[in-house]
Order: sequence, then structure tokens, then C-alpha cells
Amino acid sequence: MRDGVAKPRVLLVEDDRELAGMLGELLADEGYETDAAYDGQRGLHLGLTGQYDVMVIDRRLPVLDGLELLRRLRARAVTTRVLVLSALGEVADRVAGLDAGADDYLVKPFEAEELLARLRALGRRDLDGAECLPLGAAALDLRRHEVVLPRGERITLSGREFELLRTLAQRPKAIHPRAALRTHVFADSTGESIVDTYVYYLRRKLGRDVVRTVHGLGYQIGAV
Amino acid sequence: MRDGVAKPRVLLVEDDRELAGMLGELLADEGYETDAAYDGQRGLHLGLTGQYDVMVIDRRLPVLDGLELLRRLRARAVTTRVLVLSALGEVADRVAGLDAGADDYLVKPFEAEELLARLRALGRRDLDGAECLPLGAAALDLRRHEVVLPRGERITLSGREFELLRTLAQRPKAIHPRAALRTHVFADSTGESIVDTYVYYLRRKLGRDVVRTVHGLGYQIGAV
DNA sequence: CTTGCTTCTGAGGCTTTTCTGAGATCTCCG
DNA sequence: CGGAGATCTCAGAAAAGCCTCAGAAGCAAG
Repeated sequence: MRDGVAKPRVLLVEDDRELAGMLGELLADEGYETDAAYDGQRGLHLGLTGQYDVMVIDRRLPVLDGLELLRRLRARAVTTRVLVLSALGEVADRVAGLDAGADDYLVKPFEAEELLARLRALGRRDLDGAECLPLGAAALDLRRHEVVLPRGERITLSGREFELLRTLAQRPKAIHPRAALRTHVFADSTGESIVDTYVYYLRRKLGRDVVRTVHGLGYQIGAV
Repeated sequence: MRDGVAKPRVLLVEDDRELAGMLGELLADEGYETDAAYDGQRGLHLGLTGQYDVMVIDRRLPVLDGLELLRRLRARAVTTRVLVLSALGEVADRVAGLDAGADDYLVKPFEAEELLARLRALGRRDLDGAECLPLGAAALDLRRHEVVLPRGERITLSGREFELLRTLAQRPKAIHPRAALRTHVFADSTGESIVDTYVYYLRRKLGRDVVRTVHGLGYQIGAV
């Protein structure tokens, strides 16, 4: 899927365990790494870790309603793409879901193919054809794993350094939680502070300002 | 819509001129700046200028089919969000549309409300962080935990400061009793005066006037 | 096997945030 | 006016979060 390095991670919040099990298998077959939660509270807890690429949330959930869960995630600066599943298919229901912060809304019953296609659409991040990502005044050369400074000077990055910076540069100005970066760039078994270390390496090579720390939330590039 | 600064720009590619006209008006009423193209070739030309925040593309188009238009845009590294409109509503059709690069797919006939909600959802994705609560002349950036002053200056809040201000800003003009704020924002075990302290911190960062004290009752923002 | 680079760990120290509590100041009302 | 209670201000301790870096372990090329 993506470089074969890390599978995209999906959080599935669905109280119908049978359906959850089926979807979990379906997603696994498609190459997703899936975690499941069976109620809204648990979904909120997992969602806040910020380690997912996309979430699938059922609208009707015990403990904490799906839309309320979504609102709370959004209120806590979680920008992960969310697809809401619901048996409620009226236009007003769909509008309510989307306006609560969903990126897409799929009405039950649905076909597996469509769910997968919509997940692909949400997860699509690869900037096809782009060779460079903007990086403030500089640029990140995706082919050569180098940062090109305004005056043409080039700084070579190691593999991990590059992956980290690319992840940040793909969504500039967004805040990337540590946990998310750790899951995307490093192996799950690595220590908690690996991200700090590599941010330190990047800053040492590129200057203190490339990466901004947002205390308690994560890291950010291209700050305003 | 968005701070009233710049209207989001929409490119509408639709050969049915009557429908195009109606949609154009609808979008204009919602505060979008709309350009229309009546065939795929013209849509490609305009789309490549890269000046749009989102595109609405009909699937069946003269000269250049909607999906082909979409593929060519994607091939040329245009990452603008695209919503495809189509009379073809089979699952296979929708999958084809999404896999051609669409971010969303809406089947005709549709209701205006849903189109608008889906456009809002698409627009939200790029504005990573433009999700704000009004705060008098300023705004509270919910994703970044920052207060955005009228001139664009940003003041970062700590976690607790943010939670407190958000709670107040969610119901402006309401009077929030101390005890309620303490329960919502802080742990139950904290001292009685924790709210006072944080109100003091907010005032020190943002100015004396952000939070008004209603003696004996609580705190309030956005006073009359 | 050595050299040089990359990756990862973990400890120590630094900074920011959170919370406490106590004195100063203010407000309301008799 | 004056006092009780409410509120403000702030210093500093404790906790949490973050930075820095040395060194071990891994890997690839010579």
C-alpha cells in the first residue's frame, strides 16, 4: 500500500460485534491495520491517541453517541479523517453527520466495495507526481531525500529523518501528535522518545525553527 | 463563512446549463465564489490554473468525460478536492468515480442541503485548523489551541487555559458558575480557587476584558 | 574486520504547565 | 461607612512534558 513500510491504521467504532468482526476482516484483507472499539467512550479514548489515518464510526453507539464522539474528537484537535456509518439515511441526518465534522457519510446497508472506495478516497495522500514538498522557504526533494535551501544548498537526510519530515510536510500547519508520528515513521516497538530524538536531529541539521513544538499536542511545521 | 476574508472558490463543471445556473446561484448564496465550465475541456483548462478550493464535476460531459477530466487533473498533480455529480448511482459507478480521484461522489437527483454539507466537509480538510469559535473580535482556534487576534497574531494557550476558554466560548453570554467550570475543566480533587487562577492566567495573556466576572454568580465572555 | 553511517535507547537536565495557598483588593449590603 | 465574603494576584512547589546527547547496536561498503 504505502511503501510497504507501514500499513494505514483504521479505528473502527461499531457496537454490533458481528458487523465489526466482518469489517475488521475486510479491512485486514485490504491491508489495513485495524483496531476496534465497541462503544463511544472507548472510541474516544483510542481516537485521542491520534495514531490513526482514518476512523470509521457508527452513528448509534452505547455510552457515547457517534456524533457526540466525533464532536469531542474535533474539539480536541483530532483532525483524522472520519467516515460515519449510519442506518439513518435522510438528507437531514447526513447533513447533521457531515456538519458534526465527518468527512464522509455512508448509509447502511452498504456494499463493501463502496466502503473501501470511500476509505481509499479519504486516505489518499500521495501527491502523485509531485517531486518536492514546500517547506517554508525551502523544499523537500522527495526523490533524493534532501532538503533544498533557498540558495540551492542541499542537506541530505537519513531515511528516518526524511520520513519524519515528509510526514510533517504532507500536512503543513496541522499538528501531528507524537503518537501519530511514532506509528507512521517508526516501528511500534520503539521507545516513547524516538520522535523527540529525531526532531532533535532535524533541528540540528536544519535549524531550530523548522519544527515547532506545540506543548502537550505535538509537532508542527509551516506555522503561521 | 470563513472570517469574511476570502470566499472559497468553486469550479463548477456541468453541461446542463439550467442546472449549472441554479447551482451557481445556490453556491453564491452560501458565500462561494463560483466559476462555471460547460464542457470537460474548458473544465480542464480552468482546473489546471489551480486557483480553486474545491471543484464540482458532472460525470457526463461533452468533449471530455468527467472522470477523464478528473484523471487528467490528478495526473498533472492537481490536488484540489473534487466532488463528482452523477446520474449513475450503482455501487460500481461510485467506486469508479472515487478511484478516479474524486473525494466525494453525489448521485443525482440530490438535495441542495446535502451538496452544501458535503462541500463544507471537503473545504474543511484543507483549512486544517480554521475551525474556530468566535471570541468577540478574535477567535479561538480549536485545533491549535490558539487565540487568533484580529490582526492575525496568535497566542498559544496551555491545555487547561484552552479548555477553560473553550468552555466559556461554547456558550458566550451565558454565566458559567465557578463550580461548573471547576467540574468541567479540572479534576474534582483540585482546590476551590483553581478557576480563579486560570481566569487570571487568561486575562494576563489575552487582556483584562476577555472574561467578565459576575460577582457571586460566575464568569462570562462576550458580554452585552 | 574495520570504518562510517544510521538507528535506537535511556538518563539527566531543562522548560512549561499545573496546582496550592496566602495576602491584597474589591463588592455588596446592612 | 464597615465588615463579611468574594475575587484577584502572584510566588513557588510539584508534576508533566520536552530537549539534549552519549553510547550501544545494527548495517553496509571497503
